[in-house]
Amino acid sequence: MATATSVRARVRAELVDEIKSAARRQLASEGASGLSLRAVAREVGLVSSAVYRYFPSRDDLLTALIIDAYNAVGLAAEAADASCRQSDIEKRWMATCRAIRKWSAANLQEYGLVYGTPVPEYRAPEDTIGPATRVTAVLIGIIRDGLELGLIADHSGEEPIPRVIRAELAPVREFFGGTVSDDLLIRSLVAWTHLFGAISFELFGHRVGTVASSDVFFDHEMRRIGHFVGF
Amino acid sequence: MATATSVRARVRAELVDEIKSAARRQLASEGASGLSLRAVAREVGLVSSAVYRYFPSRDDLLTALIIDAYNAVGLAAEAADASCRQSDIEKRWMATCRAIRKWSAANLQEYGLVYGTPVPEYRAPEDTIGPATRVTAVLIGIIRDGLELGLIADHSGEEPIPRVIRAELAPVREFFGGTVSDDLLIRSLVAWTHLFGAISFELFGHRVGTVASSDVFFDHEMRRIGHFVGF
DNA sequence: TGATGTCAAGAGCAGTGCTCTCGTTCTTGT
DNA sequence: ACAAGAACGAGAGCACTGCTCTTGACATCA
Repeated sequence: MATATSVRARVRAELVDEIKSAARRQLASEGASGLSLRAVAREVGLVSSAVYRYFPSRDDLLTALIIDAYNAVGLAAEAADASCRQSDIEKRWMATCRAIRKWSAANLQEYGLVYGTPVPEYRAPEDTIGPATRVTAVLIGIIRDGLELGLIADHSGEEPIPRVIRAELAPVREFFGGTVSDDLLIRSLVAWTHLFGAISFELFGHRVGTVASSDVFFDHEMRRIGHFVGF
Repeated sequence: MATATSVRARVRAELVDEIKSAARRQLASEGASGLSLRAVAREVGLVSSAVYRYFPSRDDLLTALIIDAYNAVGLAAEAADASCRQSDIEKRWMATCRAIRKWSAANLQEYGLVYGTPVPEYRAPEDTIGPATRVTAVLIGIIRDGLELGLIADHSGEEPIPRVIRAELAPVREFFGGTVSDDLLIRSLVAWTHLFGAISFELFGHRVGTVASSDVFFDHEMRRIGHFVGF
């Protein structure tokens, strides 16, 4: 019977969620390397071998957390972007930046899991690439809207772009769809890179002694980058 | 006797180096989390407990590797900078960027150790902050020289900087020594942040599907950032 | 009802960081 | 020159890890 099956399935899904929650808590307090499957099992009230019924290995559990993290930060970005008037490009950019930084600071270890040091030999499964592109899709959407609305000055750049670089930008141009100048593609790439570079530098402690990690400074920095892009 | 002392001291120093080399090899192939003190001991031909005569804990061994990594990347940056004519500011910037990227790509795990996800509860010892500032000192030196030689346009920015942000920039201004506009401080910070943001994005695999990781594109990107700063 | 599959539990294996103890060797102060 | 003591390598052992395999209880389906 379908209901009987779904009962089992629901119980199972709940237990999977419970395991992931416990793992997330451990991740936050101990870091990725300190995440112990046995400790997770203890917290859930299971014996270690039972957890293997739900996650075939520790890596798979981590992969599940990675996917969740990508989705969480993507969702935060999408929500922030959607809360602004579509035509207010700069506000959308700023709101998205703030949302991503806020999520990252609140979920430091999860952020490190996806944007930090990769584990050697670990190949990102197919399931991760979808959620991974959500946040970039938001940023591209903002720039594309700004372009369509004529709110971004797409001066084709004072200096010509070498052919080789033009070719390498092809996949990025693909994302944008329409006709975009090479320099705007590069400026977009710079903005995207800088957003996460600044967050990583701040959260990973590489700015201690230089500039305090404050909302107002982050705002100013990102606004500056936004102007660089053309907002 | 002094020579007798130096004999065992030298043996000890050699063994310390040997342990660090083996650890570095393991780090490169297994990653930070997979670095096993016992495996290192085996490779050196020691029993695990003997290694504790040289490094009081696994964390201390990792800290030693971190310090070495900071010094290595700092040295690479200094050498690249010094190989250029002092007045050729842009060339110095580009050479430094390339050297840092080259070292990072060749020592991916060591790069991740210092610029990647930090371990929770791990406090960076005093010994690390000195080597950590070497590379930033190079970048600041380039900008300061450019400023003194009048090669960097330090237009004080179209928009005024809020007082709060001015205050937060005080430590950065300290580094520069002379009188620098707020906006140049921020542009410098952006350049520094972006250099490592771009390297991290590339090496950590966040640019797959967007732009190929090639020397020529990196060059273009960094030159673009250099122009943004004012080179 | 009986067969099938799912599940939790337990034992066990190989590996880890780290501590302690044990002889041995080298260094140093007298 | 000799004894005190520090430094050293080895080994055993503890508590922990990821993971596998087997066992027995329960639920689902034919």
